[in-house]
Amino acid sequence: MEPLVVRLRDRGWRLTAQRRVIAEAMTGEHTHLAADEVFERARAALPEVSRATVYNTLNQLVAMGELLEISHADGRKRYDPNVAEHHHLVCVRCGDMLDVEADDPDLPDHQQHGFEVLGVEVTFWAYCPDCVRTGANA
Amino acid sequence: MEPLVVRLRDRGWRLTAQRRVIAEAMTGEHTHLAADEVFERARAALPEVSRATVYNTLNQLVAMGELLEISHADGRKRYDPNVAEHHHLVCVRCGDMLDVEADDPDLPDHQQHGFEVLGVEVTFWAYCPDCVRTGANA
DNA sequence: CTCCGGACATCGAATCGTTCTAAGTTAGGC
DNA sequence: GCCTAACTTAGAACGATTCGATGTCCGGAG
Ligand SMILES: [Mn+2]
Ligand SMILES: [Mn+2]
Ligand SMILES: [Zn+2]
Ligand SMILES: [Zn+2]
Repeated sequence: MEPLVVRLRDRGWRLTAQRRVIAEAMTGEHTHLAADEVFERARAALPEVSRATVYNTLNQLVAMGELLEISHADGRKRYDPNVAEHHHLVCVRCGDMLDVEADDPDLPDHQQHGFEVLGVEVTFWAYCPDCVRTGANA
Repeated sequence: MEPLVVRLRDRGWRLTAQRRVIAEAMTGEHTHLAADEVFERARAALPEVSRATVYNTLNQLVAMGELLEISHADGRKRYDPNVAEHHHLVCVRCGDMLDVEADDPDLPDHQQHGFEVLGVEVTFWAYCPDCVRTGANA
């Protein structure tokens, strides 16, 4: 797929300097940044960008379907530029999050309780290699 | 399994009036209350219970393994008295959450990235019957 | 080129869920 | 019945996010 910045231009989205650095902060594989991390990265490229603009822009990108919003156990939302169907492998200790492919489980009819199922989200909880090493327990 | 209140007594946990009404607020099938909802229920039974005690008690019960803490998309944590292995069916519109059984997906070896996998959490996103009816879109 | 209107960005205050702190209350072993 | 540790309390503090008021920028009409 085309880079985020290109897709946004093609949609006729006004690509200001602020929006550009925010979109650029989001590019890459296995990127699952919290808003504050996006703010830090954006500010490194354009110091006068404001926190409010980061939040506004992230919310707009989510509404446009260009980012996924993931609610993480630590209470901060993460923003994922990989909008393709995928699942996650998450370290329970440091929160590090990788994209993975796995077969979608399915929900037997008799478990559907009359709901209209739209999709499924799978999270594998784990210790990452660093956290296995440095703190086997704790 | 024995009721929560009974298990707590057997563990030698000091069962005060406040803790009792909080534990009782949590009983039932498909119960996934936010802290504030637990507070409302507890207060209905014992008006002078404080918000701090609700949070303290919920956190202790989670640490004891008597409740599961679930991070929900709306930013509020939910507390689940069903500590057996199970998954969830969640309405994307109203947030209603039901317990379901479904086969655990597994993560192919080549997708493990050296992580030590501990478990898997599956969430089926859906419209509940009420939300299908009252707001087909929106 | 200049002006205008709307879209955009900014700052700080406000809000929300949760945790912390300091002080008061209670339970139960002695 | 006392003493002490455990418990509860109200409210302050906190971190993440949203809101509101104000100021700036941009692109098209004239
Ligand atoms: Mn991802
Ligand atoms: Mn459940
Ligand atoms: Zn880790
Ligand atoms: Zn619903």
